[in-house]
Amino acid sequence: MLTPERQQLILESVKNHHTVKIKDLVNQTGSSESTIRRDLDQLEQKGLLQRVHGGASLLQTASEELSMGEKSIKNAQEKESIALHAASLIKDGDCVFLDAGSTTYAMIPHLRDKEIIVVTNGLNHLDLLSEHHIKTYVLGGLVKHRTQAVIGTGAMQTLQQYRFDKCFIGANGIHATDGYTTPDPEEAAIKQAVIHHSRQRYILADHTKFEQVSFTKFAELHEADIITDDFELELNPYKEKTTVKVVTT
Amino acid sequence: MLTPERQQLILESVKNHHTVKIKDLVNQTGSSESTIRRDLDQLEQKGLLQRVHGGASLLQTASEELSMGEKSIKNAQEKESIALHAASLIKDGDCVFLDAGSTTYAMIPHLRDKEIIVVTNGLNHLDLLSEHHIKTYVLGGLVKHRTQAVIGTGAMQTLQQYRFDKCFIGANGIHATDGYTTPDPEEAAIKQAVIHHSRQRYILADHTKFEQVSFTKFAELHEADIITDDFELELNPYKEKTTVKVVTT
DNA sequence: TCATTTGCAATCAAAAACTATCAAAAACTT
DNA sequence: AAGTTTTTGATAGTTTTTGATTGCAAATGA
Repeated sequence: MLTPERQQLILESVKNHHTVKIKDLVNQTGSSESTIRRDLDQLEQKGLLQRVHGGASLLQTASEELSMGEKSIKNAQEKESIALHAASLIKDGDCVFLDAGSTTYAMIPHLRDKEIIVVTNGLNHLDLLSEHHIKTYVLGGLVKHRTQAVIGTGAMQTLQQYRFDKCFIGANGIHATDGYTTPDPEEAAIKQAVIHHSRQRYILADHTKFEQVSFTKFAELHEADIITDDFELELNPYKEKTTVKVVTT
Repeated sequence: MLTPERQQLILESVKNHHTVKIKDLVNQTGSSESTIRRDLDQLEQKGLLQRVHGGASLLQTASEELSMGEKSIKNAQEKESIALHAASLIKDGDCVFLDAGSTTYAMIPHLRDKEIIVVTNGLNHLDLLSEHHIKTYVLGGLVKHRTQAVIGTGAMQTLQQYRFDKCFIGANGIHATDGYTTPDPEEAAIKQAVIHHSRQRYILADHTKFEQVSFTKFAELHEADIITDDFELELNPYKEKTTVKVVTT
């Protein structure tokens, strides 16, 4: 792999995902850690990215940093733990659905070399899935620009053709009586349909999502297991109705 | 193998793959390493590519590296002209299909602010379409890793739902009697289906594609108009059978 | 806080690629 | 056909790139 090619790949990765880990780049490129470090140094020298401990990030203007950058980095650790556990549930031969969203995205590096089929509506996921040589199907339909997810009736129809062993779904709200909710009705419809086509269903959510109710309900609590991170909240009301797996960060 | 022929091949290779290794060129041409080195030096001298350790890459301006949304717009001046003309054919209200591939990709910046609907099977296209706020539908189906295109029966089924005012298709080979051809049968099937669902059909191809025949035929010459760039080749055999629009670079 | 883990910088040896040079082969001239 | 020029391929020595290692610094977790 030639230097410009490698560095281009790094830049793409940073651009798409805001941050990138050296380890992931080592996996994706097959180069050594040293080489990646050197590349990152050069790219930082050129002012094309920002070197950080363990990887690199987009350089952000002060204003951007305040608004959105902070938030996406904040829960990274919890998301990583949740993703790691979720990925461990997937066995060779499984056919799984990965919802769009950052937590499911974090699962992908842990799927490397598994003999599985992944179906997703998350367009951001596709690059990383490709890089990890995972057989991937994408739903067709309207591209929702803000979240880079596929939605709409087209996606629903594509979905009719598939049945999943396991699905991994994100939720914006989890509530003891109101179930699982998400802001966009179109996305909710997809999540609902996926759940109905899966043998085992998992909701991935960090602790900020509990006790929250968003606009559109897509399933009852008992229709899926919850994977979340460790925190102080009383989980018993949820545990009465479904399985809750708590991972420690 | 003659020098101009060899150098042309090198340029094509760089254009198509963004970077190229000397070893690969040695294999492809059967020439020695020394010869390839000399060619690369000459081509760099002429400003046609960028020499790098182990091979060569496209020359990129710093601004391109930064924006990079438009990465795969190789230096291809021809492609740019072709794309520009093709884009000018699209009117507000049109519903168009954009094939995967770099020439159709180059059309996207010229579609900004048009009131249109785009359907595509090119995953690389989606980012740029988003950036330009174009309403976009993507075909569903198997993700072909190498070309980042969607293929397979899933894509074919998604396609059944759509009818297009215009479609813009790439071809690897154009031949007076063998029609339009492309290497991958799966991709050919998509192209064929798209053509049958479009009122107006355009094939985008730079001059290197003429007199070429690739593995899978997806349409007869007369089934689509050709948009290509200016060159010395005798076009009459083609003009007898279909409309050929030649744009000057 | 201290211990442990993880990432980092510096260094070094091996591998790969580069440069320069030269002789053989091919093409061109006369 | 003989001589000249150009192109080509091979070689030897140098440079660049790469990956591994080691000791140090930073982050993490108890």
